[in-house]
Amino acid sequence: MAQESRPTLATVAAHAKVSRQTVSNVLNSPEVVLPDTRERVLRAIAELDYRPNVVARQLRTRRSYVLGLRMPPTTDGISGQVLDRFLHALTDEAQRAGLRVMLFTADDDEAEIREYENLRATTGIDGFVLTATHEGDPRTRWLADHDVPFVSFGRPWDDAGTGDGTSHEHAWVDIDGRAGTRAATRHLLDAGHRHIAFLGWPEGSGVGDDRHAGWYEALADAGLAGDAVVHRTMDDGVAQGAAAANRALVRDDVTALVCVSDSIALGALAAVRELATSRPDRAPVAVTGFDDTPVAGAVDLTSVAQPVGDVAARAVELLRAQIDGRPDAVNRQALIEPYLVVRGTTRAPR
Amino acid sequence: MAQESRPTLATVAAHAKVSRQTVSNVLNSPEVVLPDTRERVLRAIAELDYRPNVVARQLRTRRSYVLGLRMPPTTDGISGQVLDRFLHALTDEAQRAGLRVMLFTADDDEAEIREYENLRATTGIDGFVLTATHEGDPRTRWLADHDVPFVSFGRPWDDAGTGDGTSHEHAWVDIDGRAGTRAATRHLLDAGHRHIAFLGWPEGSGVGDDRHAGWYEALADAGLAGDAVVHRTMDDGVAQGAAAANRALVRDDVTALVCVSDSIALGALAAVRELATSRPDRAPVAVTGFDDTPVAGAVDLTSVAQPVGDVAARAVELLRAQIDGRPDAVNRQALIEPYLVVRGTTRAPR
DNA sequence: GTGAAAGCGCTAACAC
DNA sequence: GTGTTAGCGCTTTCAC
Repeated sequence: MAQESRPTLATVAAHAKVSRQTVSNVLNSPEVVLPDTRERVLRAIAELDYRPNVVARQLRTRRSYVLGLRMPPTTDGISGQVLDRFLHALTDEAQRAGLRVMLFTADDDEAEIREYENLRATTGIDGFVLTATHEGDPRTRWLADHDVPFVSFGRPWDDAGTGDGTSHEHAWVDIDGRAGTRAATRHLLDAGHRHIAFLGWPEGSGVGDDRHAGWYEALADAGLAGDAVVHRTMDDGVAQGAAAANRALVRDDVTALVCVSDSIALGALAAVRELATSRPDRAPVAVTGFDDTPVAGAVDLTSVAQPVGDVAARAVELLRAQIDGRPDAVNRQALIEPYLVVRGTTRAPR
Repeated sequence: MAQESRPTLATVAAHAKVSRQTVSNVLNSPEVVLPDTRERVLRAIAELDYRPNVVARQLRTRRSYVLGLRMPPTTDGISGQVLDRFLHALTDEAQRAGLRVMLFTADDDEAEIREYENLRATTGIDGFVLTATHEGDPRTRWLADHDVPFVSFGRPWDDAGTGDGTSHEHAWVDIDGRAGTRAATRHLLDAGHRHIAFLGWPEGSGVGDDRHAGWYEALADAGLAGDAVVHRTMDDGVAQGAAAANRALVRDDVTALVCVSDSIALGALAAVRELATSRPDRAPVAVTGFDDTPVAGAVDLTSVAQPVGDVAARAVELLRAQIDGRPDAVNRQALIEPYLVVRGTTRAPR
């Protein structure tokens, strides 16, 4: 009812006794119109509760201020939660910056690219936010080749120099996973642990290797590299975490486990708990996770938290700069430091 | 680069040697144009890789086929996860039905309403999807009053008859929580449990009371109403779940706990585990949760799963019907039956 | 500084 | 059945 017939520029112009153009100017280049007229126009706008029709504007300017985001595939795992939190934050930050987020789905990278093409040809989407970049990701190349503004949550994982040599730079924001596990490991070292195992994913995943590196670095810095510590890899999942923990805990001197994810850590925790009942004599084993998912809080697990809010803010910034055509906005990136949330699983037992 | 200058209707028309209108007809009312011409036009469309500009169409038709959804506030709890899964499913279903989902944020219901107004006046959003309806929800009233198509995930919780008497109907889809806890309780009864406590939220939340009712019903059906069973209420959360479980387990005959949420169940599980070590003589206690969040799978917790995919499909259907102006689409609702996922916490111990 | 004219790409209405 | 005309609401260009 209320929207039966909204006022247009013409309505406002008539009301303020100026031309449509002047009203448009008041809105888009206020400095160009005399304070007096401007005042009058603004009053008319307020009185009529006029709001510009963004669709019409979009048709004219070819700018929508809408971002496209492929709904991250439902991992249904525990860690998939991080992307959901990111989406929350992104929506927030985008809105603050005058942008909107539009969702779409696609089954794989190729379908996603087809959808980019479709959305660009069809709607006026101004740019895209990618999540979960991985090695050999074809999406960034396509977007770069087609001059589409975009930013990825996740750095490019391809080895520079190897491959087809056509590597390209692009705007990205990522969490410094290495710094995260480094912090976790240092925390354990500070607490007196000397034999700290790492439970990780199989080698080859950029994210996993990055987190692994942080653990190794911290140990190396402490002069504990290599000799005394073990590390196992497997797929993500609670059961796998338990299995890996059991393998690591075969050695009696291992007193701490740095895990590549909260899922793994959850499994490790179960293994540790079992060990505590079966072998009460053994020293208590500390555990850290990664992602600080709600479960971590629930089971009192120390974990590395990803400040997705910061990631989202930077992502929006980088994207907005590209949309506005600000130069040198394309090749900018931000690596954001995660922080450790210390909980019960790494506190000394009473 | 590729999008430098996309073909328009006119391009296609020239190419196929017909008028723009005919091309438009081929796209929107194919049956009205001669097969021959249609063929020619379609060929031209394919050759030029023409795709209609939805913005222009939208300006003309006043239809965007875009749905607005307020990003559910980050509950950061374990159960908040359900809404995220719903969002995934909704995006999927919407896309399948030719609709898109656009996100926005708002701090509270009033802000959300302001955003409705803004989005309606400004962009061409066709309808909204609400989540987490609650008692005294002002949003549905506003939308209904303004003839805006919408559907809510969550039924209206206001008591019919009480209040201001201006109750209104609207399209909604919801999970039958009562059926869920009923199924969980029956499952436990079938397994031989006779004293089954319910761990719930404080009275007064529609969702919580609904789930409570299912548990009670199942017990009543079994002739076990009232006398032998306890039930406690508190806020949602793992710690609260543990506390409530401890209170319930004071009675030695209680052998099963039906929980209003996975968070509560997680706490209950911890309490049960503790009890098992401190009092090995006591009968093992079964536990069920609600929502079937990833944690449930991780800790092998039997839980009631919400088929959010079905919810999303029905929601899109109801919304699409309203947008298309199909009559009697406004007052339609769907109550969807959840299902029980049986896991270790309700299987007889070896 | 302000106004008039043109046009973004499309579809609704009406000729033919 | 097909083509022509008009216009959705806005901004860009160019007179004045």
